[in-house]
Formats: sequence, C-alpha cells, structure tokens
Amino acid sequence: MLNSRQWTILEAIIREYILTAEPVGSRTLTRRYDFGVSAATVRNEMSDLEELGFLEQPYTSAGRVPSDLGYRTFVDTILKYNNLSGISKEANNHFFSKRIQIHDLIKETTKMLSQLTHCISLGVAPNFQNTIFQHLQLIPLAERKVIAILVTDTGMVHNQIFSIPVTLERKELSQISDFLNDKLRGRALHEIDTVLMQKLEVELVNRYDILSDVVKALYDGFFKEVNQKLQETFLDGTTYMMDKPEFTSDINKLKLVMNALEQRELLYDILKQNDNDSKILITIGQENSQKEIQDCSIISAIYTVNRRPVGRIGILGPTRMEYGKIIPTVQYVANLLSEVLSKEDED
Amino acid sequence: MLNSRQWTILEAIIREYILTAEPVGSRTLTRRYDFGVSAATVRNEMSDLEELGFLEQPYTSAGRVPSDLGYRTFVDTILKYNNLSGISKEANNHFFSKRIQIHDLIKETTKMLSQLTHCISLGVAPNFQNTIFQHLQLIPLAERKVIAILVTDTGMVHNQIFSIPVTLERKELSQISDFLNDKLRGRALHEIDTVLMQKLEVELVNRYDILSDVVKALYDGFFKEVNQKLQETFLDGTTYMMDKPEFTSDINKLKLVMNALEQRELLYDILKQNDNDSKILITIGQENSQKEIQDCSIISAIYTVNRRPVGRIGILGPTRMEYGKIIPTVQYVANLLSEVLSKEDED
DNA sequence: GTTAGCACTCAACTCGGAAGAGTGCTAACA
DNA sequence: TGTTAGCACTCTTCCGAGTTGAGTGCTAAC
Repeated sequence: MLNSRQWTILEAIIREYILTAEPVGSRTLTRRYDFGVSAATVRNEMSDLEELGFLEQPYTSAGRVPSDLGYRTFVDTILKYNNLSGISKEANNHFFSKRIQIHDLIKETTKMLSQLTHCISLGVAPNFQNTIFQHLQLIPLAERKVIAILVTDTGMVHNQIFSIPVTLERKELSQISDFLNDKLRGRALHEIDTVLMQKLEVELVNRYDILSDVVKALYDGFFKEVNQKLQETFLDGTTYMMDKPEFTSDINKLKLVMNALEQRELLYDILKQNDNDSKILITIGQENSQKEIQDCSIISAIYTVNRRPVGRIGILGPTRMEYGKIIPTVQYVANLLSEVLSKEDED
Repeated sequence: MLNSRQWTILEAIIREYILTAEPVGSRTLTRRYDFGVSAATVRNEMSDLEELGFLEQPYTSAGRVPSDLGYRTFVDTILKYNNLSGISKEANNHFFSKRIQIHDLIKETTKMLSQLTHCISLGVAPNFQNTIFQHLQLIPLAERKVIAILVTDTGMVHNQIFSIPVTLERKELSQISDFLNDKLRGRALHEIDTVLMQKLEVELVNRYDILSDVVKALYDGFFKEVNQKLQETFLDGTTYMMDKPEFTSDINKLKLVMNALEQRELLYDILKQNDNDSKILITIGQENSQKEIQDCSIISAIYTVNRRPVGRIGILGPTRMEYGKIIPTVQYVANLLSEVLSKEDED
C-alpha cells in the first residue's frame, strides 16, 4: 500500500511528533532526517499520506500530525518486526520481595508501571472465577453474624460477612465448613454454580436445620457471576498526565478522562474488554469504545497465575506516546507480576 | 479587637470571595451589602483590616482577599456561634445499607464525602490498635505457608500470609490458634506487646517445637506499632479540584498538591496529626505543616467505633471554601460512619 | 519524478491604547 | 471626629493591529 519512502517519512513524522508534541512540517523534518530528497518532495508525500488517512492537519498551513490510523500502522509495524527498543530495567524485583498480599501486590505493581511509563496505570485484581477452591472457614463474628474466609490455590484470600437467622456456635460452623470443604476442594470457582449449590443445600438441610441461608450467602458472596463486576480495580499515576501538553493546554480534557476512569465499572470494562488470548492489547484513540478516552491509547497485558490468565494490567496515555518503549515495559511488568503470583507457593 | 462594623465587613468580604473567587473591592461590596455607610468608609475599614492582617491585596489597586488569619477568625466565629448553615441531606444511609466490609465502607464513605463537598476527600482505615482481639485462625496455605486471619470486635478482618520453617498440618495449626485465642481474646491489640508475646512464645515452645516463628510472624504482622504506618488511606474526588479557579489557572499547583497526596505517608500524617480529642480539626493554609498544601484547608473529623476514636475522615480544598457548609457536612458524615461501624454488631 | 521558487495562510507573539475596577488622599460636611 | 464625595493614580485585562515564522500548495523548470 505504501512505498518504502512513504513508510520512512511516516515513521519519521510519528517519531518526531511523539518527541515534540508539535505538528511537524516538511522543512523541520528534512533538517533533522535525511531522506535523500528535498523538502518539496517530502511535502508531496505528506500530502499523499494525508489523503490516505495516515496524517492529519490541525488547520491549513500547519504541520502534520499522525492520525489514529497512522499510529495503528506504526504500532503494527513495530510489533511485527519486533522493533521494540529495550525497556528501562528500573523495574526491579525488589519491589516484590516483601509484599505478599495480592491486594497490595497489584497496587504496588500498578504504581511501578506508572512510574516506568509516566502514564496512568490501570490494573484489575485477579479474577477468582478461574482459581481453585482450597479452603473455606466459617467463623462466628457476633450474634447471627458470620465471617466466611475463602482461600484459593493462588493464595488469594477473600472474606465475606453475612447474617444468618440464628446464632451458631463455632463448632457448628466448623462442621459446615468441613462439609463444604470436603465437597468443594479442588474445584474451580466457576464450576460452583447454582445447580451444585442447590444440591449441597439439600444435603445440608438434612443434616442441619435452617442452613440453606449459609449456602446462599456463600454463593452470593463468592461464586455468583455478577460478582466479577465488583472486582477491585487500581489506578495510579494520574499526576503524570499533567505534564503532557495535550492535557495541560485544556484541563477539561483531563477532567473528562479522569472522571471516566473514576467510574469503576468503566475502568473494569476497559480492562475486561476483549479478554481473549492476545497477551497484549493496544487500542488507539477512536478504537476505544468509551467516548471520553478517544484521545488516548491503552496498552494492557494479561497476567497469569500458574499459566492461567486471571487479569490485566496496563497503562493509559495520550495517543501520542512512546509505543516503542511502553509496549515492552507493560509486557515486562505483566510477566514479572505473573511470575511473582505463580511463585507464591514456593519459597 | 475588631469592632462590630469591621466584623460585618470582614465577613461580607469572605462570603463574597468564597462565592466569586475574585478580589473584592469596596464598590462591589457596598453595591451588594448594605452597611449603612458609603464605599469610602468601607475602603477605610478595609485598609485597617489589611493592616491588622485579616486581608491581603494581590497587587496595588486590586480588591482585597481574605488572609489565612481572616479565614481562621471567620471559621472560629461560625464555630463559636454555631452559625453553620444546614448541610444538604443528600447524604443518605442508603449508601451504607448493603456494604459490610470495612474497606469498602470507608471507600464509599470518602467517595460520598467528596460528592457532597466537591472537594478532595481523605480517609484512613480504622486504627486497629484500639480494637479488641476476638478470634485468630491459622490456616495452612501451601508448603510452609500459613495464612493468619484476625477478627476484631469491630468486625474488621485482617489477614497475613507468612512462611514457617516446617510444614504444619491443619490440626496442629488449629491447636496453636486455640492456644493463642485462649490467651489473647478480649485484649486490646495495643496491649499485645513484645513482653506478652515473648511470654507466650516460651509457653508455646514447651508444647510445640519450632513455633516461635509463628508467634513472631503474628506479632510482626498484627501487633507491632510500626504497622500503623501501613494503615490504608483513601482518597477521592480529585477531579473536583479541576473546577476550582485557583487550580485551573495554574495546573502546576494542582499537580503539587496531588503529588503530595499520592504519598501515602504524607496523607497518613495529615490524617493522624494532632490526633487528639478535638472531634473536628480545621487547618487553614499555612497552618498546614506540609508546604505543598499551604494553599489548601483541611477539615477532618474523628470517627468512632463504640465510642472509641479509631480514625479520621475529611476533605481538602482550596482555602477559599464554603466552611459554613462543609464543616457540618464532614461532621455529619463522620457521625454517620461511626453509627454504621458501631451498629455492625446488631441486625 | 524531483526540485526551486513564490505566493499565500494562519497561529503565535508583541505592542499600545482603552476600559474598568479599585485604591488612597484630600477637602468638605454634619 | 467620623463620614463622605471627588479626583488622581495604579494596575490588570482586554482588544486589535501589525509582525513574524513555519508551513503549505502550486507552478515551472530541470
């Protein structure tokens, strides 16, 4: 589609614009890059590239700016030829050495990611639907209040407080825990559905009195599909955006983006979208379905626990970003996180 | 110190400035308020008020702006005469009805607070040093890994994963849990100090082998003073600041403030400072020890669990803020939170 | 196909003047 | 003696005109 010279020029324009955030003109470009042709020729090529949709002109007689399509082809190319400049090795495992709680771990990881990329970092806690039931413990908390603690194979700990119609002794609760542990240990959480729970409920009621409530509460709290929506999301590095010219000029743009991100559901959708196998996911500008962030690009990567994909971590920044550096950084950090999460069991 | 007319004028200036964010001059003031004297007289009074330090002049021949001292006296007066205009009753218990997890509860509460006040809201999770040990449960997680779950009287659940030199069976861990529960139930967490733990350790070692590690890990994880520093802090509504003229004009100011608040320690210090009995704490401008936020005021209130103060929740905004409305709102929300936290045990 | 040259465009900057809000001072008044 | 009207002065803000400079598109020549 594009000849080699057009490629060269397009790439140069994008690199230049990423650096300066200023529309780039034919003159400046030929001064800094040697294409073996004059500015006039470059001018003609740029005109063609605009016609083809790779470039845009903010106004007549301004320089050119890459369009979403321009960025997209740029990104596809560097991904294809793996033309990714090495990432800064600032990312160090030291971060991870002490932390063990998943919650804090993801929090710290997103923080690190924003520090490395100078973008807003996003993260979502592991989807525990894919993890495996290991142990359940019911503990009386107060009159008719029980806390249920669920431990999964990945070392994640969830707890849920709920009310039951009668007060139960520690011992009775233990018996129920034991019963459930017996039946459920080793199962993936998503296997634990209504059918299975109802079956258990029936068995239980034969043994204990009014305890369908317990089972119901557990099901609602831990296993129900809907709960995925409630999964915790993380956000960090918003202040970095205040250094980006695209936002400093118009604080309202930034406000829109921030407001959008503060809605947990939206953030969750962003990180959940297209949750397919593609390890790294890049959406540029208008490719994002959310209007508010159509001036931004998102780069996210899957992280895994014991090779099972359980969540995403990534960054959001202006479409003008250093894709060549940021993409491998996101990938690297996601890998790091996967390693730490999978290693948990050793040591 | 100030005569009645000076008070009236000072108050009018502050109200006017809070509303408009513009320096207020004698002319505009007399047009909108009737002091029974002319603009010239007001001018003289304003001059005096400036001399006394209650007002400031951005530049010669501009209007006057309240100084920190001005705001301070204003706030003290409305506090003294309880001249607080009622808060919007938007704050509804509905928010609270479903949530039970403390973590989420504080999160939602801070969110609500920022929505009500249109300021950045701050919160710190309950200080569990003041809460009472209720139940400890040790559960094996994996080879040589144990998870400890601590439930306190306020319904807070803490968990901590740690390694031990040998692998222990569920039963053995249960025995240790039982032993510790027996010894520690009913004690306030801050009572559980090195001395007590060492005593227990000695007893334990007589019964089980190498288990001083367990005790040590528990101590480090739950009871050590230092852990207070790690207490979770919450922050919400930062986007509201982007509507305030004092920040939109200079985005760097906002960046400084945000950067400061993103440091957990600093935020923690802010909410911990002067953690005395004064239920509501107001620091205005330079009264804040942190340089970055000396253009801001902080209003925070203690929240309690069963009448024991355990944390603070509050807001941060530009010194020019609607003290008359915000102070009672913060107070109200803190009370609401206290109620919910204390009620937990019923229902 | 490439290039040099030229006319044209448009944002960004600068400068000066006018407007407007405000002050401080002085002199008169009750 | 406190209050007020008037006036000169100050300083920011706004606006418009002129200038600059980077950039484009077109044309004609190589």
